[in-house]
Amino acid sequence: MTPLQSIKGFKDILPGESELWQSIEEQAKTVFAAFGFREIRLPMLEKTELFARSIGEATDIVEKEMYTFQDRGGDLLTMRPEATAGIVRAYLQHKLYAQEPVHKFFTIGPMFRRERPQKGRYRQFSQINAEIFGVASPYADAQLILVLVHLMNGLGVTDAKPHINSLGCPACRPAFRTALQDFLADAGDQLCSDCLRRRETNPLRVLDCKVPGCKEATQNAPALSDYLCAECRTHFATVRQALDDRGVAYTIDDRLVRGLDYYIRTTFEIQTGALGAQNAIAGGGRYDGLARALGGPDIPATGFAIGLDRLAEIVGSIRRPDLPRPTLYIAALGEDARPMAFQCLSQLNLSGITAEMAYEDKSLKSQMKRANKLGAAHVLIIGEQEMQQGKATLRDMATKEQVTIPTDDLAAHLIERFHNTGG
RNA sequence: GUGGGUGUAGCUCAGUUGGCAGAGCAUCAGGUUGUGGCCCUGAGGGUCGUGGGUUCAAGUCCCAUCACUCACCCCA
Repeated sequence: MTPLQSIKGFKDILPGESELWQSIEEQAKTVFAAFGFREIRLPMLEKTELFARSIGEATDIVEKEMYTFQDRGGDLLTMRPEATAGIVRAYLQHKLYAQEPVHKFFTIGPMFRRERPQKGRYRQFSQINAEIFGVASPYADAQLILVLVHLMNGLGVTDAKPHINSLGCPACRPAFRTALQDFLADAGDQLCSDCLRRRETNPLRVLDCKVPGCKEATQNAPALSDYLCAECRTHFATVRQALDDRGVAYTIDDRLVRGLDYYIRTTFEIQTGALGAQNAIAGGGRYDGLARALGGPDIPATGFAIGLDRLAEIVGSIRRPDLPRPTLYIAALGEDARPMAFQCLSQLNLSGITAEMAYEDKSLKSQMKRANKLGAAHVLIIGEQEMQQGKATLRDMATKEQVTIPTDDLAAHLIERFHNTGG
């Protein structure tokens, strides 16, 4: 009996909020255009194998969060849990590397993970992704961070600082991992149950644990920065220098560990205190090995993802976009006036002027109230008596001034009037 | 997957030791002939999440269940 509800963790974005999303997306597109990123649009469904191979078999995402099913032909498919894998797949499939050495993409769209929903975390959530392919230079990493900072500033999000780290590379990370595991083996009984598990599966994550006991136990843990190889060290130094030169403020967080297996060297996050437990509104890093791991050539790449739902929540709390207001509301009195009202309305709409009318027979007072509620700048009153004399009344809602205008070429007259006054 | 909180009008929420279902906002209609915002009056709108139980009597107490929500986990 109760009406059907949406799926848990899937939410509707209603008018009023959709305008906010539009304005954020427009702002992002403007920034991307300036920095030379071009849009790529991808399927939301991919073969399961793609995510298993890119994100990592042992990650939570792949192990228990993906929406995976067999289609009617028996293919194992997955609703994308993140965008990077699909972008790399498309990049390799169309051999874009053979056409141009450098590609910069952005994409905006929904991702799917079956987690328990909470503030800032949904089962369908949207991301804004940006990726740079074919550039091994640390300047690509720095540019991505700059794009993020610039976009946040443009949106008025001031409580958002980049945290950066270097995770090392296949040459130096294994040594650190071993050293860390040795250290954690000694600190055994002080760790929480989750960390005891992480110690085996993903020891770097222990450094990121919020449990006070674990923080204490890992206080003197080996630092990743001490284990970086010369190349990684230089790379990270250049990223920092580039940001310093640009005056971009950041925090070095050598415990910033990211969950996806493919990250190497530079990783970063934009963090905020405005979202409860979900403090990251954007995250990213370098993933040079991924193209090769997916069967392509050895192409360096780096990118980020912004949590659009989270960003919209923050931006919405600091400013609301103006809602659309009609330039004109047409009040028609009597059945005879309505055809003329609709005729006029249609011509205004077709010429691009936002206008509304009273479709039903209502009192003038009621129609005026509605015009006021909609925020109409003007009301055209088409009354029975005046109409017979070839006249109508145009009221300016702000000044209350009214003028009589002829009904001959009514729409043309109004179109000219509103186009001249800027609508 | 684990734990806490909350479910009463479209929205935000009151509802006393169990005793007739409420307010504000919103919607609609009026407040002398065809003119908005403020103000005033009125109207509509509820199986009190759902199902059991206790009781003369349950929105209120008990049990179950569902939904939402926050947190853990994980991540954007």
